[in-house]
Order: sequence, then C-alpha cells, then structure tokens
Amino acid sequence: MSDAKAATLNTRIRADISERILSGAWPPGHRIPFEHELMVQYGCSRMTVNKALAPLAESGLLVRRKRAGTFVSRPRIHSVVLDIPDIAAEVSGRGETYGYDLLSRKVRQATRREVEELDLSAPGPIVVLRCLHRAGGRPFALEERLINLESVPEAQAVDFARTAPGSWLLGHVPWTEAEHRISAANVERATAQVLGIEATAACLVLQRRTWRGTDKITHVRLIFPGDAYDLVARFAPSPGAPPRPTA
Amino acid sequence: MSDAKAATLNTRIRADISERILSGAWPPGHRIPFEHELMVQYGCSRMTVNKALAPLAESGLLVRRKRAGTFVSRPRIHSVVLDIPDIAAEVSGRGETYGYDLLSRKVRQATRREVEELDLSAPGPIVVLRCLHRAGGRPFALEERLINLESVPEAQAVDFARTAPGSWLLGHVPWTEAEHRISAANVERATAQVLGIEATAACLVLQRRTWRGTDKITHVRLIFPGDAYDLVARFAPSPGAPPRPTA
DNA sequence: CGGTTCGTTATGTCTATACAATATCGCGAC
DNA sequence: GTCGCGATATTGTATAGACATAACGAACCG
Repeated sequence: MSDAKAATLNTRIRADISERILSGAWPPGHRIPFEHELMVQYGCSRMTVNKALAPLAESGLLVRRKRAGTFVSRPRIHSVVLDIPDIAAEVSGRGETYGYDLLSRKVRQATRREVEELDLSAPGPIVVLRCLHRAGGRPFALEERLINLESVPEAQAVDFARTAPGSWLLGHVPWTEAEHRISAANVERATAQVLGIEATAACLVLQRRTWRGTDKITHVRLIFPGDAYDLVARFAPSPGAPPRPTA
Repeated sequence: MSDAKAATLNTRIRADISERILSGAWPPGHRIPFEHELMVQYGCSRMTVNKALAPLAESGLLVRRKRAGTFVSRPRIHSVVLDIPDIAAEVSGRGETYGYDLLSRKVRQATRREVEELDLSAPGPIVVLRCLHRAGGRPFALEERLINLESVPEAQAVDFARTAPGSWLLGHVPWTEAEHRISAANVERATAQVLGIEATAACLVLQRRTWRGTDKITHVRLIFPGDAYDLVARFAPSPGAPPRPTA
C-alpha cells in the first residue's frame, strides 16, 4: 500500500503494530509493549495509544488482558467480508443489460417447509414469489422469495411485476439481522429449464433470512447457474479502515 | 436486546443510535444530532460522543461531513462476515472424527494454469499437493494445493503426509492478503470418485489465494460435495459484538 | 455580476488527568 | 507445600480543554 497519506499518530501506531504482526516479527502469543511504553515510544498520551489499540483488539488481531498486557492473538480463523450485491447492480456492473420477470406470485398460508425457512413459530399468511433475473437476455438467477405478511402487511398490495422484491424490501423494510447460507446443489428439472441449463449442471445457491428484532421478514433463495457467478471476497488486513458490519 | 448490562456510556450511545437507524426512525440521509447536542443530551463530554460515533461511521452506518454534520448512510450492499474454518476444526466441531490423507505430492515447475492461479509473474518451482479430508470415515473435501517455493522454500522439506498443508502454512507463514472465491461446479469423474459421489453431483468449490506483501504464497482449491457443507454467515448489526475480518 | 477571502461551524485528533475494574503476583497463614 | 488474600500493575472509561481541518456562506472587491 502506498499510503503516502495523512498519517495521524493514531494511524501510525496501528500501522506499525499490525505490520509487525503480519510480517511475523511479533508471532501469535507475543506480548506487545504496554500502553505506557508505547506512549513513551511515540511521545504521546496513553489515550492516544489506547484509541489506536482498541480497534485492533476489537478486530481480533490483539487480545488484551488487564494486569497482564496486550498479546498477539493466535486463532487464525479465516474470516472474510463478502459483499452480496444487488443483482441488478451486479449485472449492470458487468456491462450487461439487466432484465427482470415475475414468474408467479401467490398469497397463502405458509406450508410446513416455509414455516421453517422463515423461522416462523406457526403457519401464517405469506407472499410467495418466483422471479427470474436476466443478464443480457440470458437467465442469470432464479429467485424464490417468501415474505411474511404478519411483519410486512404492505407487501400484499404490491404486485412485484416490475420491481424485484429485493429492491422493494430494501427500500421499505429495515432489518436488523440476516443469516446467509451458501451451498451448491443440483436443481429440479423444471428449475433447470427456467435457467436454461442442463439438469445435471451444478448451481450456486444463496439463501438469506432477515429479521427485524424478533419479527421474521423474508426468506430468499437465489439460484445461480454454476458458471454464471462467483462470489468473491477479498481481505486485506490493512491497518486503516477495518471493514466491519457495525459497532 | 436483553443484554443485561455493562452499559458504558459509549455503548449506550452507540446502541441508541444504531437502534434508531435500524428501526427506521432515522431514515437514510437523516442528519443526526450534532456531537454538541448529544453531549448535552447524554451529559457527557464531546470526546465520549466522538468515540461512540467514530466506529459507527467506520462501519458504514453513518457518514460524517465536516461543517455539515453526521448523516445516516444508505446501506445498499449486503456485507456479511463469513468464517471459513479450518477443516479439521469444522469436522470435529460436528462431533465426527477427522481424517486426513495425502494423495499425491509433487515438486515441479508451475504450468501456465498454475502460474495464473498463484498469480506468479513467471513459472517457478512449486509444490503441488492433493489431499483428502475425511469426516467419520467418509470423504469430506478434496484439497488441491499449490505452494510457491520461491516465497516458501521450507515447504520443499515437508512431506505433508500427516499434517494438512493448511495447518502447516498457518503456523509457518504469515500472510497479509487473501482472496476467496466461492462457486459451484460439476467435477471430473476422477474427482467424483475420490469424493465418493455421483459424477453429476454439484460441488461447492472454495478457492483461496494468499499473499505476503507482493509475494505469492499459496493457492488452494477445496471441493466439497454439495450435500456435505454449507457456508453460513450471520450478520447482526447490533451494537454488541462486532464480528470482523482479521488475520 | 463573478470571483475571492474570510469567518463560522462542525468534525478530527490529541493531551493530561482521574478513577474504576480486574487479573496476576507474591506474601503470609495454616 | 498450598491455600487465600491483599497489593499492584495494566487496561477500560471518562473528562475538559486545545488546536487542526474542512466546508459552507456571506461579505467584499474587481
């Protein structure tokens, strides 16, 4: 990184320390200098050192123990940030024209399986949608969407013929929690036909459930032909901006 | 949230604000109170307010502009944290016994394809490994691993008959950058046979490249039978525990 | 009218200090 | 020896004040 930039003290301390850790100079388990020592070393106040170290600890690079000191953490779990983009954005980002078709729309009680997918406690009214996303005329992804009408009654009045449910929900219903599940699967013959692929072709399946507090909002299953889409995640533990969900 | 307590002021301010945003009370684009106002409201110093808001801005929930104020940002991308566990840990975490077999090990010059996979600038000596990870006796994942001997010459002396290359590398070679790619694919007949699955069965393919600075370290392709493994990511933008990418 | 300057305002960073919480260490009692 | 407990070192959180930085807007001048 050519950070020829605004090196504030805070930034410099963080950079120095994570550089030493990532280069291996300070191996996992190593005790790094005390706040008091760093404060002398950098000629700054302890608050500044503390403000620099706190995010590194929060991010898991360091472990801090009172009375003991600050240590380089050992668990090297591969934890990565994955951006799951809006499909329309993804498609037009590739320079292809985005297309959307509503295949079916039903309002009914949730089946036992749908109750489970939506994490409901009991069967209730839901909207069931099947939509096809296209890229440059060719099928790009099949969307199977459930919306819980008990949490989102407004959805009953929307026909989703032109607006993809994902976009509508994003604009209308805030969420507080989401769970993603990524898997590979063979799909049913009918699904393969809609997607224009061989029945044996592997598909990438992305499922997402979202909640608002304890209210169940929606469940979506996106099915991508295996050759259409790769999820890519890049992780560069730069000392600068820790990409973080929140807080 | 029934987090019973340990509410420091810092925590409370963050919790209040993200709650208001996530509940929709403060919609995207809304200007939240100035630091000075919050400082009066909570009866604390501006430093404390600043320390509470800074991480929210860093995480993307807020956008701060000098002279203008602090605004709720429009969240568009679903950004999730994915933990890609060590396979041994994953298997024993399920209560199954973990097994490991080295299928083949070669040291040779990188082919054109391997040069690309490792992001090399020119063909050089590499170690090529094929390993099978088993869970409770049954195949769990096939690992195809390339190690760049120019960056990691020690790897030439290791035979990997008992230690999985992932574990060895984690303990011996620090890395600074990684790229992950997740896809679904049909595999070759020989691969299917090793995994004990039908040749048409969909597989989840996880590829990872790692660098240390500009040095290329390794490339690994993990192939999971589609029914063996789901990657799960949970994202709860609660002010509590910040899941985060890290080394 | 158009461009420049300068003041105002909000955030960004840092300091010096204070007190609280807590884990570890070492000492003394048994 | 070992157990318990208190002293103490280290981090956690907060404060009030200071100066830096950036951007908007209004006043000023050509």
